[in-house]
Amino acid sequence: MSKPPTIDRIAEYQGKRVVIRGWLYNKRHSGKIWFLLIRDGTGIIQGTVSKKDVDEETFEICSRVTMESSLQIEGVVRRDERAPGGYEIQIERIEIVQIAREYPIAKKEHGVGFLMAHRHLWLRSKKQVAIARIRAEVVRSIRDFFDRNGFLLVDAPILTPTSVEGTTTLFPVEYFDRKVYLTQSGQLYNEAAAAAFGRVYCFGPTFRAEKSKTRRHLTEFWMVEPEVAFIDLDGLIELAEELIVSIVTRVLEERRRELEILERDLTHLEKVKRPLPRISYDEAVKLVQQQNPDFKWSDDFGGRDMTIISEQFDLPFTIHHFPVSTKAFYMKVDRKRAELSESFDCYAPEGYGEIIGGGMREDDYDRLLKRIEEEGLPKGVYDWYLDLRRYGSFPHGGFGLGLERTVAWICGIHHLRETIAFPRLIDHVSP
RNA sequence: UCCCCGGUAGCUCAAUCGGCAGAGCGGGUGGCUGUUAACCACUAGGUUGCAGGUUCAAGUCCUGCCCGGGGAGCCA
Repeated sequence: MSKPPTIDRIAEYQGKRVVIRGWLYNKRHSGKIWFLLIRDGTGIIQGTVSKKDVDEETFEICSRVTMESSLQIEGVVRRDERAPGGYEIQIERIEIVQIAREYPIAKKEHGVGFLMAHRHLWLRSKKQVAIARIRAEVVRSIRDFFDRNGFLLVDAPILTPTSVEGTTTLFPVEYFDRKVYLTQSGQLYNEAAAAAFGRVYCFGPTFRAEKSKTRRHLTEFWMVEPEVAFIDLDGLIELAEELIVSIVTRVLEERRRELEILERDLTHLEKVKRPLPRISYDEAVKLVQQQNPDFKWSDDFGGRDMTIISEQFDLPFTIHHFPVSTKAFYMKVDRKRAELSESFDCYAPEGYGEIIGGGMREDDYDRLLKRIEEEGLPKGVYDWYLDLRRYGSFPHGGFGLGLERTVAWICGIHHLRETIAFPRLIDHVSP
């Protein structure tokens, strides 16, 4: 398929006549010369229209055309230091597709509420385009990483009969004459797939009906979840670290321009190489207790505690061996210290918080059954899950990486809502 | 679910002690042959979130409601 000229590759067309289809990003004029800034989704380029070079109608179109009008321009690409980006198009012909009505989003600052209400238009702005491209690059690098390392993509169902972890709130869905739920994790299914294929991963949307109202939460978000047979906790953490390094390296290689548009400080990202720091829950508790004496062993880290810990690191870091009481029923109990689980979380630096949660899965039938009973979970729905421990049980584990949190950290974006095209929040489902 | 902050022009905000509702941007008109969120001049634009109350007088004070933002818990 031959590609038409696009603005990101405009340098290849220097001295040549091109046709660009797109939208008017901005315009300026100075008497007898117009500067039209045109965007086509791949970039923005300045077009010049001189009164002496074009017919009267073309020149007149410039004064009529409004911001975000759709149009087609034809002209010759020239190198010019005065143009933003170093190239411009000397326009000879303009064809209007549609004159846009007064565009709601101005070139000045806007409040978040207003922008969220106009998310469908906000997506056109420079920063939002850059974030979307980085997100796509992160997705691509994740898929490449697993595909290269012998993992099979086995996607888990979206509609599930019950909770994976029993605790978190689920979105109910009418399913013919019964009720099912939107998935909150593909993990249990991944474990079945791991027994069939060895190394697997799923990558799709997940849903949490938690009434969280913070910049770190969406009700609908994307998660990649690998699950590996015959691995141990060390191997699992190593896999998580390699994944993080691989994502960051790829974005630095392929999306440097977008990171610059976002004014991301690259020194933080360029340091992301193995070995990455790891500390045990025991050690983390000691750190926290220095500044928060009320913190008890077996507590989960709150926002303030997490800040205390993360100030110690300027790289992504791992905390491992959490108390059994803080983790889900399926986490494997440490055979040497029964109060600990073989679990770990990875945190992004710079205050971005948890991006990965995972661990080894309980592979002993009796222990798992006991945990299900202890948690008061309905035993019937886990029959098939227990089967995995009846028929060739095997040491295995996995983790989930939150896509939006990872993208927010890499982009240096404050709020998760900008890392997905159409975010779903507790009080926001439109557009 | 709880705590905090806010709602004034299309947008972002100002309005002193309760005393004539304003600016910038955006829109419109005109000017300028190299602009960079261009600039300059003129111009139009208001149920001050809603309902009630206090007062000679309410954007401002009081009560209730609605909407938005930020944070906590929980988590990726």
